[in-house]
Amino acid sequence: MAMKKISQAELSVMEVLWMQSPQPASDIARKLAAQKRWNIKTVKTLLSRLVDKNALSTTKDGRRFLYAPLISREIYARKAARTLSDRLFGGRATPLVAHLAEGRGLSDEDIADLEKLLSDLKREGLNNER
Amino acid sequence: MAMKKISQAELSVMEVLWMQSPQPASDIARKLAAQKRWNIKTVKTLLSRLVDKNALSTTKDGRRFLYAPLISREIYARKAARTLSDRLFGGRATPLVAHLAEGRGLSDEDIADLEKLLSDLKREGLNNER
DNA sequence: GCCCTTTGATTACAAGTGTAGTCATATTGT
DNA sequence: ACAATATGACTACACTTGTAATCAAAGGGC
Repeated sequence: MAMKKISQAELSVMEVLWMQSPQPASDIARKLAAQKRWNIKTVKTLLSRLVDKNALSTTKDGRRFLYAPLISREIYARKAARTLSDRLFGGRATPLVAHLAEGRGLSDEDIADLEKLLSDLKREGLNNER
Repeated sequence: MAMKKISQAELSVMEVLWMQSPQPASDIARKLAAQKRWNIKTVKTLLSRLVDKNALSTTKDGRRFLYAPLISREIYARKAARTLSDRLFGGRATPLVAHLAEGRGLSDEDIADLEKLLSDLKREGLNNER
């Protein structure tokens, strides 16, 4: 049942549905219109393809459909992060963060957040120990 | 001169050239043969496309070409990390790392590395201050 | 000198993607 | 009731990607 790959354009549609769901195509198209200049037909094509790919479920609502994600943003994001990290950073988080830091720089807040995350992770590690 | 998108298969070719360059197609194909079962024709197609995309330069060496990357792995990796981070994590490093941590878990070494990176970043911040 | 191999150039071709258009039907406003 | 509109199903079509094959010229082995 391995989920097929979601394309760039399709991902934009997923984002709208991850923010709220279920929604009919018309609403999705309206929200997307802010960023992309897509004809509603285009949005509908993308929706159909996502349904084919088992990324969305549909429920009938009168003569139209309501769409909802079948994969969570969490899972998708995790997979994408994993893939990138494996592919370009040998699966290590540090070089990835280092690359992000370079050029853009991490804010003080980012650094504080990361430190907190790390201390939480260490605490977990200890718990698993015994 | 915006660099065109490098595809998955093309990226594998880039990896070989990032490890060593310049190289002729035959060498590249031989090295790739370890992972992918690609006909040398396939490798040559990918090389041509990468040249078209301005991702590789060529220099004549007798009757063949030597290929070399026009973008560094560093830059490419940074851009990819940036894109993913912007697209799925609102540009923040922390949720990205958190996602990586979840499910796979960061090793003690990863955590130590990250802590070192963070303290280096803080030191830099101080230096910039004055 | 001639055949086999290597190489670049060109071409192939199906699947996936971006971006719609057409057609038939159901719905709604007047 | 009828025209304009919305909607789903299907179709279109150029471009990209994965994965080669063909063709012609150039070199290399014997």
